[in-house]
Amino acid sequence: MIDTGLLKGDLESLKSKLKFRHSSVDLDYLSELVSKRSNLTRESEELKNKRNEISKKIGIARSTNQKADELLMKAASFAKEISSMEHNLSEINSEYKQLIDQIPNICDEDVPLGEDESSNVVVKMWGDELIKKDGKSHDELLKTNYLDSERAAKISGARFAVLRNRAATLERELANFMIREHISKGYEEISIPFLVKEKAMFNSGQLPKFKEDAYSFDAFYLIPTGEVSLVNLYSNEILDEKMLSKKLVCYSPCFRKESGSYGKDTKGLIRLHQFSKVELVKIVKPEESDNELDSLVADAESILQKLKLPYRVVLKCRGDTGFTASKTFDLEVWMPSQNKFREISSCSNTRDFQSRRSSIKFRRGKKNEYAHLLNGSGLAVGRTIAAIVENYQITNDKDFDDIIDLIKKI
RNA sequence: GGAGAGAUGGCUGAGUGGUCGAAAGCGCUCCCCUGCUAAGGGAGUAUCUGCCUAAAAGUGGAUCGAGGGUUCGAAUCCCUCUCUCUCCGCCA
Repeated sequence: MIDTGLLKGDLESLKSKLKFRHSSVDLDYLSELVSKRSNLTRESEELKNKRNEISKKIGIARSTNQKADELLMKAASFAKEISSMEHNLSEINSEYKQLIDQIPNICDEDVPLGEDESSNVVVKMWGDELIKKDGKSHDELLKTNYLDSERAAKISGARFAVLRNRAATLERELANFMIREHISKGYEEISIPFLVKEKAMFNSGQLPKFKEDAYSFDAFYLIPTGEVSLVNLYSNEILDEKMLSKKLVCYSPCFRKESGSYGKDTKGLIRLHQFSKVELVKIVKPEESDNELDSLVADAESILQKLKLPYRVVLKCRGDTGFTASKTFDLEVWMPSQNKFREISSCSNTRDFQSRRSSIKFRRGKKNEYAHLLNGSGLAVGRTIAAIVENYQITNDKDFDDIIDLIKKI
């Protein structure tokens, strides 16, 4: 959530900051609600103060065997007034909370203006000389000895994949390689729960906005990304300043309904209901988060570089930046069959947006401050397989063995 | 799945209707003392939030797993939920 103090300040400036952010919250209304709320809160606290004083006197009178009838009557009248005020207040509070939860993060000043991906800015190209055009698609190259979509459909339906033989091995080795690389850069490997509480989904910003894209049953949600569990690892904690920066890496399956993407990427490994991903999360001090974002991107990039896959780095514009992020760089890998770059990692600074929601703080001197949280994929494993297969046009066991050997040696 | 016990500050743990945000101990911070070390003495030590302040100080409200209820007053009584532990059963 955003700093609620902003709602008491310059409303027009807040509005302009949220331009392009697809927020439907009526800030004028909300700001009225905020002042109504604080007035009512103040009044009720004053009343409570009076009541508490009388109650204390009653207690003292009782313990010294004095009569307190008059005090009791006075206190009772306060109690009535307080309870009706509290009733009003709780209605205002729930509306307030509901609206606040829908406000997206404010983007950094240097994030480009713009409504959608057409305003995104390419900030870096890597491996131009490696780009090959018009290759066969990974789907074509792999079916059905390595990618058995038909049998996957038999088991689970559309948008599921069964990897076989060397492709299955490659998936496991790739994940292993990615984790190894990140550990060597100081990340702590975490093995996380894949089923999480609703609260955990809320804390990391998946709820309430993206409810329709998440699978759930009983009281659980299936994680759409390992970020959910990693972000919640330290929720409701006040960390020792010395513990920061905290760098975490996990490997997990991710589950998404992909409800808004019928007809897109229906073949292959690009858009599945279940895919595996290596995820990076950092918990850092506020003054470090800008630099930490750069190094997070570099950490994800290094995987692509070591695999010699051509890619570009894209700075997303305000309209295309996710709900929780203040700034996002996407890594897009070259896909020869589409002659296009496709997203393979998304690295974001959320500043204090997630840490406010999940209450992750650190102690600095005598004061507690919200930490800054960053997250990024490092990388999506399925898409990495697709990119490797297409860029190297892999078709047989020998090709697979070569690349698997290479990965093991890096 | 069955039976039982429990959830209090950084930790252990006392507290069953009233000067209780909470005894005591441990830990931690600062100070004193002793040549160093060990030991000892003193002070401080939860979170969120309102007002006030340049800031500190000060002062209100809320928080004893979560939410609701009873009451002038709830850590304490009642209800619902969540979680943890122990035993039995089942099981990778």
